[in-house]
Amino acid sequence: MRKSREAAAESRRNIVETAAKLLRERGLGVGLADIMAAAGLTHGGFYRHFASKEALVAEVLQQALDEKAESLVARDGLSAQEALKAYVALYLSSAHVDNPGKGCPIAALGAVAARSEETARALAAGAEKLAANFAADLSGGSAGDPVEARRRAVAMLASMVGAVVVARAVGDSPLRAEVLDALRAEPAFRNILEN
Amino acid sequence: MRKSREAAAESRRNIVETAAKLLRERGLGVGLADIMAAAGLTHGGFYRHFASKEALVAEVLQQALDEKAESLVARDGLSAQEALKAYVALYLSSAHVDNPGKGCPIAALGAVAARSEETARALAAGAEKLAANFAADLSGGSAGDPVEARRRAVAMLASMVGAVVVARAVGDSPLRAEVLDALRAEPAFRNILEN
DNA sequence: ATTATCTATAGATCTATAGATAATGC
DNA sequence: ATTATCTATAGATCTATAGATAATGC
Repeated sequence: MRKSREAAAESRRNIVETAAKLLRERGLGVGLADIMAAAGLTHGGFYRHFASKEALVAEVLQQALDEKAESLVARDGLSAQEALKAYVALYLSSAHVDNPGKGCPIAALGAVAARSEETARALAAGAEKLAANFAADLSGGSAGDPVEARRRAVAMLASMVGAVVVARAVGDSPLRAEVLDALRAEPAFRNILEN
Repeated sequence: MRKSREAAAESRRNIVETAAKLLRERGLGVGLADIMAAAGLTHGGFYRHFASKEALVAEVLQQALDEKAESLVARDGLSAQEALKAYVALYLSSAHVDNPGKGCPIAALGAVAARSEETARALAAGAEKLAANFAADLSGGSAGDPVEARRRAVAMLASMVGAVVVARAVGDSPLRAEVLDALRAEPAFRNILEN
């Protein structure tokens, strides 16, 4: 039943990817057996890849946040302003609220994952990358003062996380859509979304 | 070992109050045995008071959110503006971030409690009361248009929840304080905090 | 020889229930 | 007689480990 070194690395990536989806969808309560089964493995094999469940959660958070931060970087064919606009538009969308499995790890797991040390470190590092890239995009755009751009970036990130947390918290009540609309209509967000 | 009807009602209140603290501090993972022990009872007695753990969580959310909403109502000796200012100042404080047990139920449990129906209903009803009272306080103050006051109230509530979720998520990193400062410095919040 | 995975299980939870006990309330 | 609480436990988890198996890699 043993697989090649490459196949084992692929198994590991598969576990992380599967866990990234399930953890954001169902929270930290998801068992390792469920994660491994969804990845097409048995739970006994888990510990050859990770030291503990917490180590897996930390790796999931780090990787997912790095991906999000990366999408804020200007690349060929996409300016800083455009990357920022796309990020905010997707973040403050019903699609994001309805699909936590692919969404923001802080909104899905921030309130619970901070309760243990290893995962809190991953969250802090990831949040800092997001804030830095967000601020860089804002600076490149209109805002002159980089200190003020940083402050606005941090405030906007927090507001966005809150909008998604609240929208998800209220189930299918009218507030679910209202909270997204309310934030999109704020001047700071309209500036970004309507350029 | 049986207690009087009054004492039993007091036991029930005691369970709800204890659960309100422990659930916000440690999340839904807290066991009924821990809650009952902290309330000075054994876990076997739980089911004479509540139909299930979920029923307790729903009651905790409803009661805690009602309390928060109530504190936004103008009362004798406290204007709407003053009640709002006190609420926002406490919400965006380090004390709130450091003491989830007494803090906002949405920030502490919103992301996880919405995953089951009974608790999602309690969250939705509580969030709606908060939004309504917040909007009323804003209307009474400066803002003329009640529709715009409502929109701003919802946006501010979401932003505040996000600030506390993010601050807690990043452990003891510099972002913990920065995110509170960043939001307090936003014009909408400065308007409320500096009057 | 090494190791990725599997089966099986130990040990520690957790929710919920059953039945006993003892005090209240009629 | 009723009932609030207790002790005890059933049944279902969950994390982590032990040992077997079979394929890789030297």
